[in-house]
Amino acid sequence: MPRGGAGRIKGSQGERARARKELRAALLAAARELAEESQGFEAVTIRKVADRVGYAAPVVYEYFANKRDLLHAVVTNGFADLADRLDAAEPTVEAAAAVVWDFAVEEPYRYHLMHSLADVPFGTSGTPASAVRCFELLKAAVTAAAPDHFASTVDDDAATDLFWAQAHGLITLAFNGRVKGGRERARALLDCVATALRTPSQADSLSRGHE
Amino acid sequence: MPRGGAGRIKGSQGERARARKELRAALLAAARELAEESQGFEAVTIRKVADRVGYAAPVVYEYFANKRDLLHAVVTNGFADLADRLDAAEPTVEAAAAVVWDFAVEEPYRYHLMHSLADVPFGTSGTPASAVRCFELLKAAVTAAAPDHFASTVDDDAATDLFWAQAHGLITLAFNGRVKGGRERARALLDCVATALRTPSQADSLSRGHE
DNA sequence: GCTAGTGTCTACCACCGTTAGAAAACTTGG
DNA sequence: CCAAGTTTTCTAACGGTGGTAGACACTAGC
Repeated sequence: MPRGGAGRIKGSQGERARARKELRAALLAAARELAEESQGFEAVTIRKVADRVGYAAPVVYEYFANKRDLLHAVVTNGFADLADRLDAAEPTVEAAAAVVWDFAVEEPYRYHLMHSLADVPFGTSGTPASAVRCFELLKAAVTAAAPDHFASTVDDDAATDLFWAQAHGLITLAFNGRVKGGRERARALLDCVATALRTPSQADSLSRGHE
Repeated sequence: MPRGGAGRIKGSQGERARARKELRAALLAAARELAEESQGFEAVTIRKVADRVGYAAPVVYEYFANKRDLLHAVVTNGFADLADRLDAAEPTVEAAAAVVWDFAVEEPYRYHLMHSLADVPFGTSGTPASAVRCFELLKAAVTAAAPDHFASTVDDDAATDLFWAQAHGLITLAFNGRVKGGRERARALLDCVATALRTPSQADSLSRGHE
């Protein structure tokens, strides 16, 4: 008997489809929670995930092809959540930076997985739509920060990449205890970078190198 | 009989100590090679590592407490190699950026492990000496790029953190196919960031936020 | 040659991802 | 309301994993 969810799957076709969706989501959530509790996805086990929602291990394979597929789903799910948050925030670099930072603080292991799981490319057609949404929302914020400078140099994409890279690098280093002043300092540095994007000189130097 | 190394361990105490050191290094190298060949450290197995140097699995535990310890050693080893390369290069940001980039290109999985393995902090006393050496060499390059601006604001450390974070973020994103123009573009952006560090306005904006 | 001690291996443990196949529960059509 | 057929779910198993125990072989030093 299931402990975590809405009971076994039964009912007419429509009900069953809904119940299946719910169970899938529950499995995803279980994997996520397990990772945060156990401080890492290495500890996330098919058996434990199934157990947490009150099922035996093989049920997982009714919803995901294999473990990699499950983790992949956790990642795209994470980008969807992040995109929702970016959407809800003001379209400014500072706000976007805050959203990304807070996300990493709240779910550090999911954040880490989102950026370390192989086979989740961005440029290709296999890119999750949620990830593309994240990039576009971030781009809107970056472009809004210095519209005059980037508009002419055609390089909103590069500026967004750079800003994302700076934020992600700072988060990675800070969360691994590699920034000298600790997390607070890293957070301050990120804010500093964000506001610096607004100054013309910075934007100039960014766009100078590649036209 | 060992395939990969210098024969079984025997001889007088001095010889034995040397042979043990060699075997330890061989195990480390085997783990590294296996990861690059198999495209990831998930595929690195105690048995495979031992096999590659011609031994049975339990030998590994004569040199490392457990798998985590082995990977930890791979990481500190990686920082030592990176530090050596930084030391050999010119003390400029451009050269430092090139060194880090090339390292990531040549051994992407070791590079990734160096930044993703938990329990390898920087600030604390448990920080590997090789990692500290990397940071100091990088700091020297960054400081040399804009000596007047950073000297007065006491923030060489922060500037180094930011540059390292930018480089690392760019590498991570680029190698996961997440930078719009591909790796070449990411490489160009990194160079652009490096040279931008030289312009006073950039240095100003960096140091402005935190005094 | 013998003794200590080191190096190394085989055999095993619990657990992992994953699959096969049977059993149970249910919907559906009459 | 019952039989047929579908779907859900489980137990059992396979090979491989990290890790340990204990036996065996060999070597150094006397």
